[in-house]
Amino acid sequence: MSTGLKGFILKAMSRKTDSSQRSDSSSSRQKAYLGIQRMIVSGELQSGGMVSEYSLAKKLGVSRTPVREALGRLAAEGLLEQNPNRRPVVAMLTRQDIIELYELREALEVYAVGKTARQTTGPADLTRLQSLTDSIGVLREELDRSGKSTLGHEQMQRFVAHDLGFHTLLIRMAANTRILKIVNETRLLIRIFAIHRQGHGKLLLEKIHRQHGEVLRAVVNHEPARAMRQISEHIQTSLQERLEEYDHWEVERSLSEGSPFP
Amino acid sequence: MSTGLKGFILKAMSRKTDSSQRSDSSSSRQKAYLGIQRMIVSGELQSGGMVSEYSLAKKLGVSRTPVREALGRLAAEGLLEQNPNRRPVVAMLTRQDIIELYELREALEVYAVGKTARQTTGPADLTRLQSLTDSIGVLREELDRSGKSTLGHEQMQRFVAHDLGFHTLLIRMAANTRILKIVNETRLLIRIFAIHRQGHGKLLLEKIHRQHGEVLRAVVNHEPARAMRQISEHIQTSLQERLEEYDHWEVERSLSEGSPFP
DNA sequence: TAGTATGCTACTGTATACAATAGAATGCAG
DNA sequence: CTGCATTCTATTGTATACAGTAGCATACTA
Repeated sequence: MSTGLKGFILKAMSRKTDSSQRSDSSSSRQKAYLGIQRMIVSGELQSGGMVSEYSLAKKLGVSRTPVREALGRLAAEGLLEQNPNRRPVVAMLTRQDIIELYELREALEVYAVGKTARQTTGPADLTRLQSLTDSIGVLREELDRSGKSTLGHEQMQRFVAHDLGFHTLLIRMAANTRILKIVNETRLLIRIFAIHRQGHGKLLLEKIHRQHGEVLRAVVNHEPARAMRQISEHIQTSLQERLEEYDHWEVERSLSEGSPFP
Repeated sequence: MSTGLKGFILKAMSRKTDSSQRSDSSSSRQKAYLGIQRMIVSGELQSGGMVSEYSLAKKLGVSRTPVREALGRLAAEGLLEQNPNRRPVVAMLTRQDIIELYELREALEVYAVGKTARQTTGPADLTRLQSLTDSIGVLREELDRSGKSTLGHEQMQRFVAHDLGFHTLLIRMAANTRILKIVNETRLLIRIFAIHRQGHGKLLLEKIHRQHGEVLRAVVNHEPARAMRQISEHIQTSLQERLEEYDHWEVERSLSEGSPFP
């Protein structure tokens, strides 16, 4: 169903990962890492469920050693929790976790945008930002014309790409690799555990488009305070939307069947 | 000479680490982790130098497996860089790295303080903050009376503890564990690679004392904007001080002998 | 003497072996 | 039938074995 979106996420994840840590194109470790990651993303490994390096090794057809490393790495990235009582468990984002992650993003992005707005910016970056913003406008128009109420999968993929691109470039312009890295990890974590079930609607799309535009304008005009306020609002919008999604999902889950803690 | 300070750092580091990841009180892994960490902190493993899990395993008297994991963890924490060309190298903080780390701290602490100032705060926390601030004032007075120009080692230890405590509590009050964790890691990283060679002087101490006081006052009075501005200034002061230290050390190094790249 | 080939050495990546253990299953007593 | 002790099993932590490799040194050639 949403394999396309998942595929994109996976791609983004491994891209980030590669650049940040290892140029490890070798087989076993990468195989284990990607394999386990995929299992988590696809839900094959249930959130909150236990995993064992032993069984994973068997399933993946590699030995425990690379699996072990992969687990460590995934734990460091927040996808797994290395349980004190030994077995690692798949991370489960609570409502509070989502709030914390968005706060983290807000702190960092607000700072980054403020710094960027104070600097003289390369025109190429600004052009690209504008183009990324426009792309979201195009999606909105597409939605309008289509007569449907929400974006389809392919459109959501494009949306995610443009949205991610906008934020990433904005942060990159602040020239702080650590901040960029943390924000990337944070976004990925959020997205992996709170996958869009539903395409964005017209109102939301319009709002996002407007907010991106306003941030961009403030940056161009070197108004750091305004830019910071705008991006802050924008991120809080995202948080609200995500929380609604979460609450909706939680209700659904509790209704559907005996909770995931049997 | 500065073993006391180093000891403190080590303690702080493992405390943080334990709480964040593993209750791993077991032997080999912890032994490897702490051992390698100690080697890095003490300079036994030169910054920028290569390490091999092989030789480390021999030196530490454990097998390669736990060493491997320790290396991975240290790499995740930023003390090592997992080189694409295979051998891990001990991280070396450049001037730019220091700036980036302080920016990261600034982004997060400013956000956290702003949030805290907006909340109703527990009186116990405020009392503790006040006491931590006062302790720095006491140190200043001690310095005055002693007639010396800078703090001694024992005093610096106390200073670091009080300073760390102040910032940590301030962030903890914002109730965001991830932000707290990242700031802790960042601070530790900075401190490990840029160890104080010199005790603080009177002026600096006074400035820090005043700044802490002002931040605290703004928080108490629920003036987020002011609190944010104050903590921002404070962190920038720290950065300036650290950069001077860095530049001083760099000059010294380049004068002393054939650079560390033979 | 300089440049290239070749082999050596010290490593890494991966697999596997072995001991210890935590939790489940089993059995035993009441 | 229930509560406790005991064994069993799956799985971890750790060590080690084995194969491949990068970089160096040595030797060989022009």
